[in-house]
Amino acid sequence: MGYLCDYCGDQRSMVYCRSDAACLCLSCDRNVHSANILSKRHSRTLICERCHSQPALVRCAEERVSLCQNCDWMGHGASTSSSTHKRQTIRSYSGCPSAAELSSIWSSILDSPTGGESTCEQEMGLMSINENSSGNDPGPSENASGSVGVNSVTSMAKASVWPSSSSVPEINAASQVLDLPDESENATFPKLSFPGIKGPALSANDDLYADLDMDEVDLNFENYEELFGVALNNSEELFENGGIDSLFEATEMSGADSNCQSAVAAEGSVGQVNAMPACSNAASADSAMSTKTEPLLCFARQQSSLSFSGPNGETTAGDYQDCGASSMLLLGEPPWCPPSQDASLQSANRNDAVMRYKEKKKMRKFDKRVRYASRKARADVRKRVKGRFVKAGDVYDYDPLNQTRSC
DNA sequence: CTCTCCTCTCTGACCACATTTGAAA
DNA sequence: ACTTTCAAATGTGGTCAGAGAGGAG
Repeated sequence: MGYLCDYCGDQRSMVYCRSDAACLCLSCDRNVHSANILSKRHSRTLICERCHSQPALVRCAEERVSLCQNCDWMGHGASTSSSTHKRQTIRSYSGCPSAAELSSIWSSILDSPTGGESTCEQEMGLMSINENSSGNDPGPSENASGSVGVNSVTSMAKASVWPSSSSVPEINAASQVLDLPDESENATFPKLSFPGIKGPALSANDDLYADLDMDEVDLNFENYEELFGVALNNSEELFENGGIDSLFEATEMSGADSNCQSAVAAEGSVGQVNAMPACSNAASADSAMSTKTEPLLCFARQQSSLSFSGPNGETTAGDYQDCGASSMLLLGEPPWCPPSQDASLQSANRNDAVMRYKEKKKMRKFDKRVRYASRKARADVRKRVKGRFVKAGDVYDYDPLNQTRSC
């Protein structure tokens, strides 16, 4: 799978789009994701240079390769001689960054000591889309949705590619390397801007921000890390940031799926959060919300050293990457645990947030992960009768290709 | 307060068949 | 140990039926 671009089938694939489950060359990436405002929100990252099938999460400085979680474990496990290799977290991006912007985003991880031009840099030189095509993009006021998303915010700020200072998020660029957390930075409260939010950067403390529908934002692992790497002062902000989805899903899973708990014992990796299965379940999350709200808020504190595994006890990088809950658990002391004082106010705020959360949950459509694109491709063109597949040559009432009927 | 009826939402089953998996040779 | 063969299992999407929730009378 995936040495070549899934779209053009010609160029070597460089980035992975989770929303499309596709490996794309940089040129096609920009083509595809400049199509509309929704596609611009897709979060992309580099492809693992080992398995060429998963999005890379880290860059090994020693080997100068980008690796997915799985390959990182395989290559840098505690039992391997490479376990001491210095790795940097690779950030994803959204929007339609230019070659220069991509270069800035990845500059810290793709710098080659040898001075040679990396494959990525070569690819960026081949990007076929006219850089001026961004003129069709939303103006500065829509920068948050049309340009580089929150995941690359720090890099972009560092590179000073934001079109105007008013839209530049006030985030310390030093936080770019995630595996070197800086307590002092977390102590401050940076202003965040999000894809899909028009206008200047909004403060997370801003009341206007309270009605932000985070369901429309491409929240992935990195997003959560961005969102919760800063100090959230109460549970309200947690709800509004969409993190509650992951928290509740994680909690539901821990309660309902005994395999998850057994995996904790099996892996026994204290302080290390490993993989999360895609245990999303709206109904279960709702039930969890309605019945276990209070204890749940402190769940992450109690389970901060949890490891999760899939329903079969297996762990995949894909699962890990698709679930934001693990990042919640990385935070250690959860700031959303309500303090004892002013409990009634906190409770009221929480109830409001719970109500809004439920409404959003209703509206939310969980992405179905397609494991085999080839099967999806076949199903997409297969003729049906009342939604059921029919034998080739049989009469059908629905043809996905022609929207016609044979009878 | 309870019951019935109606509407709406959600969930799972169904279908064919290429692909994937795992066992056997 | 490795390769080949083959059978069984898997997964894919649109539609429908049934279950359940909730409101009105």
